[in-house]
Amino acid sequence: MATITDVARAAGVSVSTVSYAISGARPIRPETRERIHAAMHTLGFQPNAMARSLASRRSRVIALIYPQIGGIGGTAGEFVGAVAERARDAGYQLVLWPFRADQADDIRNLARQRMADGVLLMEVCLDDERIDVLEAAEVPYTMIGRTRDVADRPSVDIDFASTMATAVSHLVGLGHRHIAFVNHSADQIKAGYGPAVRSAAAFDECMTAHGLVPLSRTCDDSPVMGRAVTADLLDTDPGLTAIVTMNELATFGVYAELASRGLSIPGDVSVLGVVTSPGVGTLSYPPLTTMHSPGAELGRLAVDCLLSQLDPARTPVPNQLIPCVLEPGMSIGPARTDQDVPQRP
Amino acid sequence: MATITDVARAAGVSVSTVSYAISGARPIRPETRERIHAAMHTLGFQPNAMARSLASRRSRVIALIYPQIGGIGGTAGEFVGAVAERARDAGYQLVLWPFRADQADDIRNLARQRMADGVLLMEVCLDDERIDVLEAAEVPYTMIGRTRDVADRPSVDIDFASTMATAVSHLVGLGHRHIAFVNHSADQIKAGYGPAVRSAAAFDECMTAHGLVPLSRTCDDSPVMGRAVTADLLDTDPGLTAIVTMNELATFGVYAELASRGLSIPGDVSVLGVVTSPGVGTLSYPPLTTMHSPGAELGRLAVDCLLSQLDPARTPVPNQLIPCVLEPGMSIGPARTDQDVPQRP
DNA sequence: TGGATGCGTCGAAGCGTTTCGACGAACCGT
DNA sequence: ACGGTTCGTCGAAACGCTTCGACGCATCCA
Repeated sequence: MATITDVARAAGVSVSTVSYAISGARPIRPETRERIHAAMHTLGFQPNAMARSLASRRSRVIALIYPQIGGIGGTAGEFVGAVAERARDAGYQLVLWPFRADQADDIRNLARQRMADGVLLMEVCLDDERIDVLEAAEVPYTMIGRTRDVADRPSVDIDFASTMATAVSHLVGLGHRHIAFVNHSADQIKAGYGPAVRSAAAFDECMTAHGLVPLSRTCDDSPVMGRAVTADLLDTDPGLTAIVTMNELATFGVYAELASRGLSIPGDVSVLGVVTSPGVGTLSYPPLTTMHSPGAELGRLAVDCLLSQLDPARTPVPNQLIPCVLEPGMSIGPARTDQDVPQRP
Repeated sequence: MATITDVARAAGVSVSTVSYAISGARPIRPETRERIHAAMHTLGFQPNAMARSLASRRSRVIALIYPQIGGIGGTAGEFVGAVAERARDAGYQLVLWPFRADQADDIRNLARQRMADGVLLMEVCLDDERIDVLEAAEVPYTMIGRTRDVADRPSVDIDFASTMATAVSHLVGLGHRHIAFVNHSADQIKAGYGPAVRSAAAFDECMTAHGLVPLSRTCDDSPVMGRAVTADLLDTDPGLTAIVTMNELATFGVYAELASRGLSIPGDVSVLGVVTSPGVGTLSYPPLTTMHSPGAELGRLAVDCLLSQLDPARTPVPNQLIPCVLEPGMSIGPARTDQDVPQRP
């Protein structure tokens, strides 16, 4: 494997000249530069990443701390993919640090090894000790999500308030007055899972602002529980005409329960999936109308935000909140009128 | 940030002694080792990853070349997650290289930078130029999937033949004689996508071995196409009683078409999803019986296989084929008897 | 009792870059 | 004609580790 010394020898210049030719940090005579490039090409030279990092004190690596990829939906996958590509295009590599939120010690140790110039933190909770660890280690970071008090910590997140406002307004505009919200589980809310907490608050607020009574349920992430919760909702408010769900797995249960009661979508009940993706929506029949989680955009933004901290030359990227976008499906229609209230057999 | 020199000074020993105390490569007096550990602890020392890599000529990083995470299923996500964790537990970091199969040049350049000690290659095609690039760069690798001619190239893969044998036998045992197979798209087969090619061959073979006539269709990865293909299958063979599908997205279309024809699952038609996961299966109603893709196990095996090449001390991991495991759902039952053949209205 | 062996430690030479300071040459303004 | 810049290049010192050879001292076996 060719080193920079080999290139220098082949081009008849010193090692530092080659380095400057590569980095452009100092001017090089065009003719010399040509010779150097030719030598690099014939030798197939690529600078050794480790040596470069050691000398320059920058690894050109960013780390992504994630709890788990996967799950259904690929929203997380979409995000990770976008992050990796953006990083690559910026000349960075992405390393995966699979740590749960409670493994702050491991995170600290890795951070101290200085393998990563910066860290992306997925699934940030309202109170997140990992933030403290990273700040103590003086490693630049960007949160995906937000702590309770964002202050001026760098972050990107979904704009749950605006997303929910759009969702509720849309349904209200179609005449819906009895709207329910299916959230993530109570455990996740207790753990301070931002999306669940913020969406719940936003839903209540939006409904109240429209002069309506919010009906909201937590729900474990599973079709079975989604079904049970839907049954409960329908029993609680037989006048229910719309369900907003941010729980992808539970949504399948929502469909199942409605079907089993002979309630049609959207004839009897409209269903709107928020913070999900149209791809997941098409798995249901009729295709779920969704508010598409901006996973890829968040990924790119997060990388930009982080890199802008690493490289002072970049223009700083302010914290941003991105709303989900409404993607039409077939699961939303006008509210049925009162005399249509279905009778249970 | 403390360096090994700081630790050495604090412990009153030389730098090399600290190094040996960490690596265990040479014996150190217990008392000395204690002092060193104490110093490391109070200084919060973690060895600098770049310096270590440069000096030892091993980065302790492995790269995963993946086409794209995301899509549904989380089968890929499951795999990536397992890889990252296994790598972490073995003291390695995982970097993501998002490159398509035709970006072999970029892969070569990255490989030459020696950032990664080894490479994991997802979605290997029957003829894959990336293999040649990696071999030329002398970077150890392990394929997830197999080229046409595996020879003794390191790889791990799903055992499609055995998986399909189990699937077909299971259905035949329940009296099914008219069994159809819904594959991935014709484009993917043309591109030499291993799972599609191997499964198709295995299905034909299994059916023939049972004295049955294979009925097989390619299908784009979407519910819509799944539905159309199912319609075609039912029209082609009205006596059809079972469908095997390895196309997760299309499976939703299979369900939709059967429902729209008033055919019950599994009363009229049994459905078996192969190379998928029970999690995806539960999204459908009735829950899809699946043959669970061993994503996590493949991930761990792939890492072990790669690391065994990097570290001669490890016991070598031979190429392995892992079959999918049957996970009961509610979508399979005995074949209906002939007089039950449903009439189209 | 003496040569071989093993233990515990040290010093120093790398690993392959980047980057700082220096230096000659050419060019500038005055 | 002379300081002052700028250009283009070089040499050498880091960067923070690993690892090789060497060395003093015990221990061991004959």
